[in-house]
Amino acid sequence: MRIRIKELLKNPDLGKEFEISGWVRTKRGNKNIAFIALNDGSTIHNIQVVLNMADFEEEIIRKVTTGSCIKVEGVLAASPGKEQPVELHGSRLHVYGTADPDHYPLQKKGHSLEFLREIAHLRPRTNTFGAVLRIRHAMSFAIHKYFNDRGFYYLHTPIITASDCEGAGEMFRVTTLDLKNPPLLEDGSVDFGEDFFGRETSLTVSGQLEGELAALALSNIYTFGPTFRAENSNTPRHLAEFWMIEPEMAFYDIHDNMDLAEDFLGYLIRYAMEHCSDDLKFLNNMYDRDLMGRLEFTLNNKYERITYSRAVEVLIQSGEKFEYPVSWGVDLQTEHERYLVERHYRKPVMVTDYPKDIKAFYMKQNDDGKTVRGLDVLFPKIGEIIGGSQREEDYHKLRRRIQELSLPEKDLWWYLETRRFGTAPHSGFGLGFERLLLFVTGLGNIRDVIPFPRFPKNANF
RNA sequence: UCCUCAGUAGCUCAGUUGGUUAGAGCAUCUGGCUGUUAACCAGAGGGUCCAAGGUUCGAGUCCUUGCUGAGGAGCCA
Repeated sequence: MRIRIKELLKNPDLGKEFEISGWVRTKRGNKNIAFIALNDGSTIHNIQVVLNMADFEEEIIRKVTTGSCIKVEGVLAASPGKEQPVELHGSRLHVYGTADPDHYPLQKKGHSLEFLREIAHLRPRTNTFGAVLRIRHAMSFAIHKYFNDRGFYYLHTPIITASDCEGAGEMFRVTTLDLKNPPLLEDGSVDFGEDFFGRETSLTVSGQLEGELAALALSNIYTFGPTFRAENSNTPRHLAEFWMIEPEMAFYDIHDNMDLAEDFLGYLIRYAMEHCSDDLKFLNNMYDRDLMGRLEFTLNNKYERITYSRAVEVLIQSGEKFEYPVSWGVDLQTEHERYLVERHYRKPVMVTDYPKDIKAFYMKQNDDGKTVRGLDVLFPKIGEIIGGSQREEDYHKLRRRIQELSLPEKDLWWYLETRRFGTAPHSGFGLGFERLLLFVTGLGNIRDVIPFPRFPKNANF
């Protein structure tokens, strides 16, 4: 009966027989003895397997190379070496799969993250990606636990959508039409009436609008699913396919929304520190010496809450020379956000009440007629981690805004009907899952916190 | 998409004002070593210098274009 290495390393039963399986990280030794560092992904730690060469055929020992997969049965013993408390003295060895050392690309020494991206099929076998994938799992689980414990319902919003009005970015088209020979209308344009759904469809850029429908029935819901943006974004913070968490709450105003966002992020970071400490320590030592300090710092400081107008004042009064000059009405640039978070306040900042012209149509309009109740949460190092708002619940104000912006009102009839029938104040936000992971892991490129990244010119693996 | 930088051995990188047979560390292979710790010691093999064109007596090195990657910006989560 196989035991996972994570459990074996904690097991106090020295002298007992155990069976383990895993992938070889290194083998070293001489003609009398061999040491194998074995890892099965259950923990970042390897177990040292010790083989007395006299007990085995030379042929089978030769097959054990970096990257090969083996099963070992043996006795757990205290290790005389300094680097590990226990080790397994192997008495039986089975090789599941060899890994030709001339061709196996992973070495026991360091690889660049850029190189590992080119071998994404093998990078889960590295310490770094083992750590990232375990943290990714823990964060997914913690998200569901957080909401479940608080009475939120997990809502599955559609991935294929016909609504082109979310306004969050370029969309990927979904079609079964023959691209070489599509059916045409009389004016020469493509006849999407002939397409699978009988209309133009795309991959979703947000589940928010559907999320609102459910919140105005179940009170508190959240979505957690894949999201697609066809923007030609080439940055360490953008993916074409990423995962987003979107809670939506009836009877929440913008302040309730902020309270939730801050509590939620704090919960997740605390969860990672409690449940992933080995992996975080590794990442801290290998990639980001400030990681643990920064995580603790965000837990120990209340987020600064300011309005957009106040942010503009601070930036103007700073005397800083920005590449993009600041004035009321223009959107905050990355350099402005970084100044606020990293230099002025030195902690996470929540900015609200943006000019209505730079924000989406569905945000609740303030009485001043100029601003809307949008919310951005800005984090050190990664910038915008959350974007959200209190939603406009007034049917007439919402409809007028749709008309002002020349949005296709007829496609939004279902969204507007929630404001005609039993409307309610409500709020929500979107958290980019991989942005969260960037912050929690301390890694610098979003392509390294998702197993198989999709970005312009790349859909490999 | 724009700006900047880069592409040389399996990996990480050096390569001088353009000059003769392109180097190092690690990895791999061979040998050695009675418990190692990214083991160590000795030796060996390993190159379409990203691609195509150009300048030149001569190009890894200079020029043009393209491809790929990284960082920054825009868009945003």
